[in-house]
Amino acid sequence: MNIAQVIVDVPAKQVNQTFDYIIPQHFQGVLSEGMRVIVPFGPRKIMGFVIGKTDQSNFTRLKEIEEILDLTPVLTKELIQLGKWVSNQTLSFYITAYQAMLPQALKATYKKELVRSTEEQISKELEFLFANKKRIPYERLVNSPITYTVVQKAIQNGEIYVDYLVKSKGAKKAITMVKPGKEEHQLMEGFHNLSKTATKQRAILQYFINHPSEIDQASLLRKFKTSHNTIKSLTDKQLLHVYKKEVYRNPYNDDNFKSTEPLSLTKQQQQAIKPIKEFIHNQEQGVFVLHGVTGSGKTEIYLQAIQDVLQKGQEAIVLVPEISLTPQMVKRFKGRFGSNVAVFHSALSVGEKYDEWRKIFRKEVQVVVGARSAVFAPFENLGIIIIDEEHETSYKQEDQPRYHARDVAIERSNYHKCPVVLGSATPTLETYARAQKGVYDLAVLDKRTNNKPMPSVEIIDMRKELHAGNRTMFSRTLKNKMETAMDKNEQIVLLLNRRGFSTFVMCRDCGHVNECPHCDIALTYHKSSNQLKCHYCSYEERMPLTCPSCESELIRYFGTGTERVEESLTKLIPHARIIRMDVDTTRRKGSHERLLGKFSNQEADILLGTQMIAKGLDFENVTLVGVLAADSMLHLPDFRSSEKTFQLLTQVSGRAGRHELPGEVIIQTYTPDHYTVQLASQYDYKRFFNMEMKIRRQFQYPPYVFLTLITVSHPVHAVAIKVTQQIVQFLSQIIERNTTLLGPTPSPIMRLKNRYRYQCMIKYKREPNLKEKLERVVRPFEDQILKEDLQIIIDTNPYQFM
DNA sequence: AGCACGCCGACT
DNA sequence: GTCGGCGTGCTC
Repeated sequence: MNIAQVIVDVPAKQVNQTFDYIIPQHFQGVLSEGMRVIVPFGPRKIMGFVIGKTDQSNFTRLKEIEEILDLTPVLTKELIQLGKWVSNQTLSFYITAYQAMLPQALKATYKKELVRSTEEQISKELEFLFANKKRIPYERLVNSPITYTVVQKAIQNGEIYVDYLVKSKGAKKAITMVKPGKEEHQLMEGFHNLSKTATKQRAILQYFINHPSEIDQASLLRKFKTSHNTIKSLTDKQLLHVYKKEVYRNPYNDDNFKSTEPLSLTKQQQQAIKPIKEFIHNQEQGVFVLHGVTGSGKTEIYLQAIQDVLQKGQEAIVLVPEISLTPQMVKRFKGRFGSNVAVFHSALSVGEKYDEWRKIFRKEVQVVVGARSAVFAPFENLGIIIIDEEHETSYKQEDQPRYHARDVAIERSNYHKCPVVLGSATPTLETYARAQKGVYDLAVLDKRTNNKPMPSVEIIDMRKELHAGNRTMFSRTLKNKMETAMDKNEQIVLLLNRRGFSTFVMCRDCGHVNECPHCDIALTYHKSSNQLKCHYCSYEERMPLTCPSCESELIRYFGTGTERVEESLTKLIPHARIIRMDVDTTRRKGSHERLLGKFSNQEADILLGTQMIAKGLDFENVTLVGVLAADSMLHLPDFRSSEKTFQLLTQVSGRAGRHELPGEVIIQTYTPDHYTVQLASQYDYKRFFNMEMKIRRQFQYPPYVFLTLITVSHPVHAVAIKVTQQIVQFLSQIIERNTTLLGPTPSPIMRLKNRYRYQCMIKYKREPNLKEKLERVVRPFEDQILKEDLQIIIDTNPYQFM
């Protein structure tokens, strides 16, 4: 086994395969599968993953592995297999799949340097370029006027050469520590030998005689208000010892979490957890759907199931949507399992994520709570995988590799023979349909643990408001209820479902709408900066004073953005204290927590926000929830829009009256009779499921069929159309008879970042070898992709159609 | 992807 | 002749 099979760090079709390398003598026995290595690749050096070893190769001239980057494999055997599976499922490169499984800190970075290999005189220009240095960054050459021919000659003469450097980031954080360098009596002796004037040194030494343990240098210096030099003098006398100690950045200080005991379970909870526990104990694979209303105690079931897993010495993965990975959620897991938990979410820095990952890697924790990518946690003895809020679309990754965490979880559970729990108040139709068919197990929690009823929901017909002369975006009922709640010192959550409903600018004279010059999208007006911004490509311009088309001054903004709502709310109820939460106010790190903290301290009456406030929040003083435009996303070009609206309305209703005070929900809509709005207000998931399934069957959408979406984009309109046409044409010849092909159609946003986008959709029930067929369809365009800036994106399970 | 090689027109 | 521009093909 002296040959390693390596997947190289080059995401390209032509090298999406293993490359064989000789394992040199001094690495034999050290190198194993799953390690990262540096290998020569053509004229350069790059990083690669060893995914197999063998003792024969079809190639005669093999190069040697140059270096090993890991002491222990970063990919387990299971993850190596899983990576192949992911790349197969999502039609992505192996390297892309493997990179997605590891923290960003382990990604290699590359640098080129020019090295001078002779002391003798080299050409004048080069002498100048090197300026007496032996090594210079390659970029300096690129920025200089020196011709490539001069360099080439010098390289041929052996005067200089190009060195390719590969670095793995993965910076560990180290702090400087100080401890006594000798025994106590020797310190005493040293103390007496110190000069009388060396007061600081004497004080510090005295401190170590009293406290002969390690302390970090920074706090020591602070304590004695002195500088590094003092310690230097003491270390020079070998009285103290200074060294580096590797530490984890600790974004969550574990001491701050009050530890909690398992709560006693209700009858329903006990019934739900029983089969899960059985599967844990029998080491059996199975998928459980936990359909529980908000407040029915799903989390406690997760916690107690994990407890069993830990007792067996196994490990647990808990996936939560990014957005609900709030301090509240983290607190519950840290409270129960203490420092046995690693936490992953996107607000952590690259280094912090790396630290959390290493806690798992080194088996220092048995539980991980995190967003989508935590499904790849390198555990080797998984006992359970839990996916909370299973219906959340953030479990689907929207760039390569386009995997769905639910699918990966189930794949991993097959390997580990463990249960997967999918929890939600509003499961996806796909999941619930499988539960009905008996493919998954179903457990229902339809009672809240506190036995309180779900908050009452009132639907307000906004058309009637308009007819009654109310032109504001707040119905009279909502206004009255807000004032009543504020009088009682209770708090209010207002949800503005802004998608497709933001403020745009239109000229009242000629109807001109300001659009992004690069995308087919109206620009959004931002009052605070008086600018127009594109939310897709970050283009921005100043708000014009006159219409760019007819120069009329009657140019106004329309629509309902959070900023605008806040403004009119202030007019409506001037004494209301409002916290606004949207992408603009939460961009900075930690601002999310800060705003929620303020609201929870009751420093505001109203929390106004977009989707991000609908999920996972739990404030005991909130009694009123208002949904300003319930139907704003009902009419988006997405077959899941009803399902998404139902989920959102159900979720946000659950924010009211979670504790002692009863809650109330006001839903404002222009389509009060729509079944989605009606059934959401009655909390009737079952009937919604049946209604929606009928529609899905009628129009042949999932779960009745599988989908694959092909999106073609190109800077030239005609090319995008033509390529899509050709793809459709070619596909139609090779797909099964009862498979439907839709398209070519323009994408809902036809032009994005100066690219025209067309798509076609495949709807199928059974399509053997689809992957091969898709590859065959794309192959004729490989050249154009490489040279002409053509892009073909294939999503085998699309969630986003924009 | 990123690099070398090779063919071709342009130019001191 | 020789320089550099770009198309082609390879990387164990």
